[in-house]
Parts: sequence; C-alpha cells; structure tokens
Amino acid sequence: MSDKPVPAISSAELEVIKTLWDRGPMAARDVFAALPEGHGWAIKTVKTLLSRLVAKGAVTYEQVGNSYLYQPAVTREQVTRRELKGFVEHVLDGRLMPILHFIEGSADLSDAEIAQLEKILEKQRKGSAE
Amino acid sequence: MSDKPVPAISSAELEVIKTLWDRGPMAARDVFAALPEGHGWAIKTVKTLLSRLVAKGAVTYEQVGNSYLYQPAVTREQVTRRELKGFVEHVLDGRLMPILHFIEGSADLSDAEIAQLEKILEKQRKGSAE
DNA sequence: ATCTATAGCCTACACGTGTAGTCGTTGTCA
DNA sequence: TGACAACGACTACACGTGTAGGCTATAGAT
Repeated sequence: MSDKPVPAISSAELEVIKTLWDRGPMAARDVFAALPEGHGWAIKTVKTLLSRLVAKGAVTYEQVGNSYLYQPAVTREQVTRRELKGFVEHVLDGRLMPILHFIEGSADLSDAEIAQLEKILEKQRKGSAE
Repeated sequence: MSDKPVPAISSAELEVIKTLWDRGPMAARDVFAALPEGHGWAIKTVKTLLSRLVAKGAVTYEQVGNSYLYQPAVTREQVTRRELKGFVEHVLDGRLMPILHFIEGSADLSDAEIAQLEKILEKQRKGSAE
C-alpha cells in the first residue's frame, strides 16, 4: 500500500501536466499544441518539462513509433491535495479564516459549492453536538 | 493611492517576516531568538533573509545604535491574500471545490469559522435570490 | 534505398532561493 | 583609550526552475 509520495511539481510543469489531465495521454507535440494560447513556450521547453515530470515520477510514458505517449502518473486530486495541504500549513499556519474570507469575496458560488458548504456545516454541527 | 504591489516572499523569508508580524519591530538577533525552535538556521542566514526582505520592500528598518530595528512593510493580510489568490488561480484554476473538500476533511472548525461559513451561505442566498 | 523531419537525450545558462562565510566598521565595556 | 563583540554589506555556492539549443538516431515519405 505504500503510497508513493506525490512529488513537488513546479508551476511550469504544472501547466504541462494539466494538459495531460485534461486531454489524456498524448505525445509531446500534442501537449505543445494543446497548451492554452499565448503561453509563448518553444516546443523544446515543453519537452524539457515533460522530461522533468518523468524524472520526478509525476508522468510516465509508453513508446509508440519513435515518440512517447506521455500520461500522468499522479492524479490532479493528489497534486491538488498536496499543494493545498502545504499551502495551508506553511503560508496560513493552519488557519482557515483567510480562506473563508477569500471565498466570501468570491463572486457567485456554484450550486455544487453551496451544497458542499452546507454539508460542511452539517457535519460540524453533528460532530460537536454532545 | 497607488498600492505598491506586494512582493513575492519565499518560504524561508516568510518564516522571518512572520516573526516580525507576531512580535513587532525587532533587531536581527531578536528575530533569530524568536524563531520557532528547531529551525536550525545560523543567525547569518536570518540576517540574509532580513536583507532580502528589505531589498524586496517587504520589510523596512530604522537604525538604532549600530543595528537595525526591522519592521514589516507589508501586512500579513496583504501577503496572505496575494498568495491565496495566486494559489487559487494557478494551482486550482479558480476552482473552489478542492478547498471545500479540504475544509470538510479538517477536524473541528472554530465557532468563528462556522459563523463565517454561515455568513457566506447567507450572502450567496441573498445574492442569487431574485 | 535514401532523405529528411522529428524524437528524445544531454547540455546550457541565468535567476531565485536556502544557507552561510568574510570583511571592515563601530558601539560598548573595561 | 583600547580591545572586542556584534553589526550590516558583500560574496559564495549548490540546487531547482524557466527557458531553450545541439546532437544523434530513426520513423516515415518518396
């Protein structure tokens, strides 16, 4: 069961792996093509980032013809959770209020988000009811 | 009114400026002494970090005797907000659900946090009521 | 069978950061 | 008034990261 630790992923690498999460396994040139417009990267840069992701164990590949089909080895949820945890611990020192203020300042929340908020409240009331 | 942009603050620098936020203006050696135990830094390291914070405009100082009394030039709220915004934009792509799940997974929330959650919900209901 | 575009691998380089050391100056104690 | 401790300025250096170029092998087109 030993969960491999989710590696740290830099911000440029994150843009690349996001593409893989969103569109599934693909070759380097397709990642390049699929990146949001205006990123301004050379394809070489994207390839470097893919290699680094592989080196970190965040991405794997399968050889197809003379090229690789890259695919994520960690899920978006794993990475998101890791980053969120680190952020809350190290930047916020575990405090949640700044986040709650931030959310308060957000424009409309979706129905799902509102439902989630209600769920949290309910859970808290239940947990402390005694 | 030109708000100076809040500078990016690295994680080691953050530990240092937190000390200033928590305990007010102090000399380098006092910052060093006030850091959480077990940080393992040399005092030289702390001084370097203070200098870098000054260079970034995050901290200012006033000369007293032969040393400086350092004090924050940006507030904890400014920095927290800046980091939170960046995090939500770049890591979460603006999605709030991961945060809400994280909060759900937290142990007990404080009364203040629960009140804030209720406030958010109320505000959302009001905003969309029409 | 040959050519060429493209692939991945390795290398490069500047900048921020973590982590500290050296050096010249100066406040302070004896 | 002289010695010394402590200060800040400057320097150092390795590592991660952003950003890409060169090199060699080869898949695929003709």
